[in-house]
Amino acid sequence: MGGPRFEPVRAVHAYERVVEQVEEAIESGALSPGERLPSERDLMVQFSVSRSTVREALRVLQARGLVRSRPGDPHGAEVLPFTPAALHKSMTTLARVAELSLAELVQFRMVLDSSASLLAARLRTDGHLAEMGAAVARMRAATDHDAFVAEDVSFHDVVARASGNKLIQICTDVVRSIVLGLISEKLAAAPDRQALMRQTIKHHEEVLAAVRAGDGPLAARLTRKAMYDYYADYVRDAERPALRALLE
Amino acid sequence: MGGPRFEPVRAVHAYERVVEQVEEAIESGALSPGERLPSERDLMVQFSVSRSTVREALRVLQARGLVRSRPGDPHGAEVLPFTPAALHKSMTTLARVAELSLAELVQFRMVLDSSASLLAARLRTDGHLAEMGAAVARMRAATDHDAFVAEDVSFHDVVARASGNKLIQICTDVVRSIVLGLISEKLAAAPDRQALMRQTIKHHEEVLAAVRAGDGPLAARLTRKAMYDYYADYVRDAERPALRALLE
DNA sequence: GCTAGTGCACTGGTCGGACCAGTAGGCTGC
DNA sequence: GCAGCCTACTGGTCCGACCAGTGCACTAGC
Repeated sequence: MGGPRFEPVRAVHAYERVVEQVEEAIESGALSPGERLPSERDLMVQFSVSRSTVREALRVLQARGLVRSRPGDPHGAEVLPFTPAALHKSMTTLARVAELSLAELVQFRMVLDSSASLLAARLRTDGHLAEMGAAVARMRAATDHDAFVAEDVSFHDVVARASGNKLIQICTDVVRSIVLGLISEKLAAAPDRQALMRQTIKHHEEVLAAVRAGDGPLAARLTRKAMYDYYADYVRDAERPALRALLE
Repeated sequence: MGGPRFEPVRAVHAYERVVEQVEEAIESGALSPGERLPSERDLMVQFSVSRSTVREALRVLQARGLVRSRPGDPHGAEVLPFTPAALHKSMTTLARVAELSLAELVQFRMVLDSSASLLAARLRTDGHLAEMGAAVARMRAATDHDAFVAEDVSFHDVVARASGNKLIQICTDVVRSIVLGLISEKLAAAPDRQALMRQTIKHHEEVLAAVRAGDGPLAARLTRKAMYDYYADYVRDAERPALRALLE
């Protein structure tokens, strides 16, 4: 006691140092998307490590979606613009390993998308309204099921953008694609798909009207209801009450 | 036209194949947390690749939080139980690279935590209520600021658990720690910290009462309000209206 | 008989060198 | 001036080697 306070040290491997430095350079903006990293052989000189170490570091950076490297590219690894790919990957893993149920995913979407609608009703611009209207029009014109789903997605995406919150936008996008990946084939095989599509269009028109009118709470309620109606059939009976808890 | 339909192929590197196989084994449950992977030298035989390739694959799996390896461990890499560490990492990167503002993060918390309160009011057990009460009691007994914050966190964590939605629980946890990481030093240096702590305790008691009474909408509203009061001072003026949009 | 201590076999981390297929840009020949 | 080839260099993969660290079996001492 009383002497200098030493902190526990943890062995930090060489490749981690490399990762940290490159990561810092990218996140701080010193390296911008589209710029190139030096070649692996240059990096091993700059960092004074072997090429194996450099490569392991690059693999980690690549797994995190920060850089991409192509064989033979004389310009070195490319710094990528941010994409939610890494977030998507880790959340997909989460869904499998933590055994997330479809109900939990849908409930999460109900929360996020309805909040997006609530905010969008406040913050939407005329441009957003026009985009939403156009998406609904394309839904109505869609001939095959895939196109319909694609336009459905683009409607929700406009709403999320109109919420003004990038995190909400990205998370709705990620969770939506996970949900769709889980049940897209069931949706495509649903009986009376025509009726479902008509009902979905009606729901979207109602949400759009509420957003246009600036009635956030109504838009949020309608969004939750629409999502419940759309997915409830695919959720286990025992979990449906938890979804309904968000409805009133 | 008319011939066999060929799909575009993309060069898939050897290490990716290794990653895929191990990942599949873990996510399918063939490998459970705590189990060990064969040693790198065994893996290079099983996969018929070099050790460099095996190691690059292991680095990726490690970056995704699926395995951990220690130097000298005779049992090989360990399969880890799921932790949100990878999610945390990618969301932190997102926050930096996509330049998420504090307001967006706080708004996200307002959405998620209030939804957790709403659901908790419905689904909480007596055990949850007891835990929440104990957390508030420990907040009141806390002497230093760090302990106070820690108990605050544990209160919110119980609520998130009581919501019954693991995804909500994990995401609140991840976003909360990012927010705290951004402004913990500012919070510690806040003027009249005592008053802030008293107010926070009062807020939590009110939320607890609403959850106990089963009044979800009230609990949700109180949660949003409490979070706004707690963080609004640190948010840029221009972004405060977006937070207030969630209050009424 | 049981425990404390020691050695060993093996691990992961790092290094260096090598070869290959692929790329882009400069060069050559037309 | 342009098409096509050449070359220097890239990333992907492999191999062999060395080191520090770990856990286990074995041993010496009680």
